[in-house]
This record gives sequence, C-alpha cells and structure tokens, in this order.
Amino acid sequence: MFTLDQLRGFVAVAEEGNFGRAALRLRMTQPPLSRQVQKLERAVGVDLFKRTSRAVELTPAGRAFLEEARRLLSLANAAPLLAQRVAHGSQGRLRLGFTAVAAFAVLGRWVKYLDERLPEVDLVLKEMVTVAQVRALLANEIDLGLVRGIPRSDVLRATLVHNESLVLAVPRGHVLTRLGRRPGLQDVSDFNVITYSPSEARYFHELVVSTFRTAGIQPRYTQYVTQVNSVLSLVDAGLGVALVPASASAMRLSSLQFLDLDGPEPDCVEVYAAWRPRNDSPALAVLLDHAKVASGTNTSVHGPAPHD
Amino acid sequence: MFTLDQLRGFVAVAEEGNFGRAALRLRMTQPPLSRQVQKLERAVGVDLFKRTSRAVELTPAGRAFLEEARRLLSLANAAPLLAQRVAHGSQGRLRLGFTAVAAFAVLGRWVKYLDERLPEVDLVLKEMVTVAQVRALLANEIDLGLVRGIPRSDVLRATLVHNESLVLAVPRGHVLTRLGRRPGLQDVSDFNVITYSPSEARYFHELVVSTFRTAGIQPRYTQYVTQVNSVLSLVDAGLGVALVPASASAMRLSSLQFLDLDGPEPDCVEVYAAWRPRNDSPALAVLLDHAKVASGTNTSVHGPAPHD
DNA sequence: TGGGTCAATACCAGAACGGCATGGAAAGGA
DNA sequence: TCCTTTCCATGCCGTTCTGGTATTGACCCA
Repeated sequence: MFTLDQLRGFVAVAEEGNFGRAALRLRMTQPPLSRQVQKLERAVGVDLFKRTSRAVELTPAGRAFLEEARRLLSLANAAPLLAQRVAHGSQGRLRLGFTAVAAFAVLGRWVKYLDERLPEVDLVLKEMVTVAQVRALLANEIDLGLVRGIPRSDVLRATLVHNESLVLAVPRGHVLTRLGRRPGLQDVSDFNVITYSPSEARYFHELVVSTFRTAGIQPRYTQYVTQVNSVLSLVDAGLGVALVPASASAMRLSSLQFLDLDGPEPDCVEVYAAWRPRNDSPALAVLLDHAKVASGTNTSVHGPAPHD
Repeated sequence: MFTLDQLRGFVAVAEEGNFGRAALRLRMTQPPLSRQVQKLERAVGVDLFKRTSRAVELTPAGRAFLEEARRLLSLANAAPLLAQRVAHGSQGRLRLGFTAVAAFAVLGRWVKYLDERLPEVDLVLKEMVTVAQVRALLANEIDLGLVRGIPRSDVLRATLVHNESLVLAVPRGHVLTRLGRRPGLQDVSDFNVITYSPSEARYFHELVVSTFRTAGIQPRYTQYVTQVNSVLSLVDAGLGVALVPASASAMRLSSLQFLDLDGPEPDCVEVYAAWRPRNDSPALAVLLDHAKVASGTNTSVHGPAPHD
C-alpha cells in the first residue's frame, strides 16, 4: 500500500511536470522523489507517468489517479482540523432536555449563547418532564437537562441555574386584584386552587402543597394537571386561581393576570442544570463553564465523590 | 502529518475497543500499535481515545475523526483500482470521429462492441468529414477517426476496417430496373448522374469520376453535393441516378431502389480507422486490437517509421 | 494483598528514507 | 557529427523509523 508522502510527491511531480522542480518544492532532492514515485507506481500497479528525457507526462491512468490523490490529500488535511474543533467543543452536537417552565426562564438565554459562542454545534432540544430527563441523562440520550430539583442519582451532578418566586395567576378583574394590597395565602384559600399532578409534576405539587401547609392553610384544591401551560389555561377559563412560577407570566393569555403574593418563600422555584460527569462532550464542558459562571461560582454541586 | 498505517491502526483499535485484539487483527504486536496511535494523536493534536485500564473508548473528537479515517481509507483502497481500470482501457473516455457513410457501414458494430466490451468507457461521437477528422486527430480532439482513404500525415496511422462496392441508386421503377440484367456503366451514361462535391467530398468525387473514366465513359454529371444522404434525397426526388456505397442501401427512402452494377471495381469504397500512434489512451488500444483483428491482421498500416 | 488484564515504556535489530555522487538517455546547438 | 545540457534512474551510505521482545505500571477483582 502507498503512503501519503508518496501521494504528495506524485501530485507535485504531476503539477511541475518535472522531478527536479517538484523535489525543490517538497524541499528534498530529486533521487528520493524518483524512488517515491516508483514505489507508488508499484503499489498502484500502473505506470502513472510517461517519462521522456525532456519532461514527464501523465498517463491516462495517472490523470485519473491524480484526481483521487488530490481528493485524498485534501481530506487528510481537513480531518485533523475537524477533530480539533470537536475537541474544543466548537463543533459537534449537544442534546438538551428542558421542562416547559425552564423554557420560559432560561432556555432562551442559553440557546442564544450557544448560537453565538458555538455556532457550529448542532443543538438538539427535547422537552420532557424532570424524571424523563433524569432517565435520559442516565441512558446518555441527552447531554444536559434543565430540571426542577436536584436529581437523586449518584452518577449525575447538578448546579442551580435559575430561581424565581411563585406568583398567583388569576382571571383578569378577579376579586383578589381589588384588595388594595398584595394578597396573602389566607386570601387564596377562599377560591378553588388549580394545582399540579402529584405523580407527573411532583416537584410543583409538593412545592405548592408545602407552601400552604407551612402557612397552616388548607385551600380547596381542584384539577390536578401536569403542565404549567395547562394550569394557566384553566385559570384563564375561570376555573380557579393557581400558584405558578414568575417566569410563567411570559405566557400572555387573553384574560390572565399575575399577582405577587405576600407570604411564600421568595425564589423558591429552582431550575437546575443536570449532567453526567462521565459525559466527555467538549461542547457540554463549554456550556457548563458558562452556566456555572452565570449562576455564581460552584453553586450546589451534588453527587458522589468527584470522579476527576 | 500522519500515515495511512496509523489510520488503519486507529480504526482497528476503535472497532475492537482494545489494543491487543486490534493488534492481533492487524497481524502485529500490541506495543507498536500503541505507539502508532500515540503518534497519530500527536499529529492530529487531539486525544482520540480515553484510556481506562479496562478498555479504550473514543473521545468525541475521536468519533468525528473515525468517520474521516474510514472515508480516507476507503478512498485509498479504491484509487488504485480506478487507475488500473483506466490503464486497462476498461474505464475512461474515447472520442470517435466518423463520416456519414462510416456510420452506415461500421459505426454501429463498433459502438455495440464498445458497449459490450468496455461498458465503463465514455464514448463521445462526432460526425465530421475526413479532412476535419484529420485535423481533429492532429489536435488531439478525437482519439480515432473513421475516414475515407489513408490520411497524408506523418504522425498518423491508419488501418482498413471496411470496404464495399459502389451500387447504383435509382428511383423506384426506373427504366434501368427493367433491363433484365445488371446495368453497366454505359447504361448509366444515358441519365443525369448526381455526384459529389470535388472539394468537400473529394474522395467520393474522385472515386466516381475515375470509375467512369477508366471505363471510358463520360456521363452527364449534375448537382455536386457533399453528403451521401443528400445524394439519396435527390435521387429519391427523381433528379437523377447516383453511385453510392453499398452500405447506403441501409437508408430506406420511400421510392429508392439500389442496383448492383456490372463493371466497376468491387470493394473499391474503403473506410479506414486513423489514429495518432502517440495517443496513449488505453481504451483506444483495446479498440484498435479489435479493429485490426476484425479487419484481417495488420492490413494497411501506414505512417513513418514506427515510434514504438 | 496477590493474580490477572491491558496499555505504556525500554531496548534492539532490520527496513526504509533521504542525501550525495554518478550513470545514462535524449534533445539542441555548433 | 560531436559536445553540452537536461533530466531521470541507480548505487551507496548514514540516519531515522518501525516492529518485535521483554518489562513496567496502573487498575480491577477476588
């Protein structure tokens, strides 16, 4: 089999039409170049040049082989650059899971950052609830998840990337908007409270329930649903009021109004970025660097003893 | 820069996930293979494998590079085969000039032969008169010409590939068809004889004129035209009779009839294949072999002292 | 803590490569 | 016709590179 150096020699001779000049171009002397081309011809099994004492000329087979040689060499030159870009994280693929509410709060900023900083990275976005994301992370189906709460897994790590308060969503003109003050949790207990499915959206369910419980209030719960979007639709339809994360106010439905609450813990809704530390995607590393800096240094790293 | 052997080593290790097994597959021992991959990594400037003591695993950059390596190797494997096929003449391009009458007599057979024997050769056909073909051969614009007569050039050779007699073309039901015997040249002299342009179709012109002259007959010539096709059209239109090569009877016009003649030299219309001996097209060589065998061995080779 | 596995390193022999000097064929000029 | 020039091929030599054997070193597992 031939070598790439032989191909380079062959291409140079073909282009110069002369072994001496080609050797000069390759910064070597003529005899080894002659031998290189001879070896190449033996390896290919075909005469590539017709030698006259005045000049060398390609044979038809040589012309055909020249095209292949050029293709081969340009591929050989390009391949390391590609590998380097992938290693730097500036090229490749990044699969990102997110919850519906993470989409309001942080996803837009992150996608924008990736588009600017790593434009050649293919970004694959998948909306999925937290538990599905954890499963996908463990199965190496996504590289990073934007989840609610710190996943309970020994092989994942997480960092807080966003937090916000709960606000009250009410139909426009609702009596609570006319109190003349911020409503408290006590005021809310007079109305139907649309809340979250304890199984599918456990995080929000527990957050809402414990918020009321710590205030010592027992509201009338109704309609256990999964998605914040659905909750808002139901409020919009006048079926009750609901506690939703502040970023949900980006959802502008026709007759929906958001009220700050007096009472519950501020910034209690937390979005974590979660990933497998064993995942060696360089693009992930770049994004994590950004995320950690953006959310304050080294917040809430969780997991077993560090692996690296 | 890396070598193809390093790529082969890299691919083998990537596929086996293990240096030892990969070395076995490459029929070498493990240590040099380790070094090969190390050198490749240094050349590419990137770690391609993440080594654990249990197994080796590709890095993301390694995965990207693996694709390129495979592409490169398959190209490297295919290139010699291509060159060999071109050298054997079974792939490439063949530019063939021919005259209108050569098309009747031999072109069909040759094209069929090329399609069967050299299906991967791109055949480029150009109809042109003999002098144009000679010019094209000298300018290396065609590889082979099917011409009338032996070209007068020192750098061309030619071989007879076909000969045939002249026959008489007459309108259907013409009086000459009712003689009860083959008409002689003397019979023809009673009619207008449509013949060929002395400049554009010199070969045919001289052939017809000398045929009559050697018989001592002076016919009434009319309508000097260039192409056999045109001659036949004029006969078909009732403007006269004409001497045409026997293969022209393949032209079936509505009211045209062909009569064997009593008198002129049989097989006096000759088609030669002409080529530049300096032309090294392997496909041409294959076709010439066929042509020489098909037309009897070594007929009428013409030219200066052989160059090879 | 010792055996097993697997990659990396040390060292050595043979092959390969590039450089220098030279041979040899063909073209061009006197 | 002969000499010079040009240019590719070949012989020879020192250096480099490659692959093999033996060994070390890291890690897993019992």
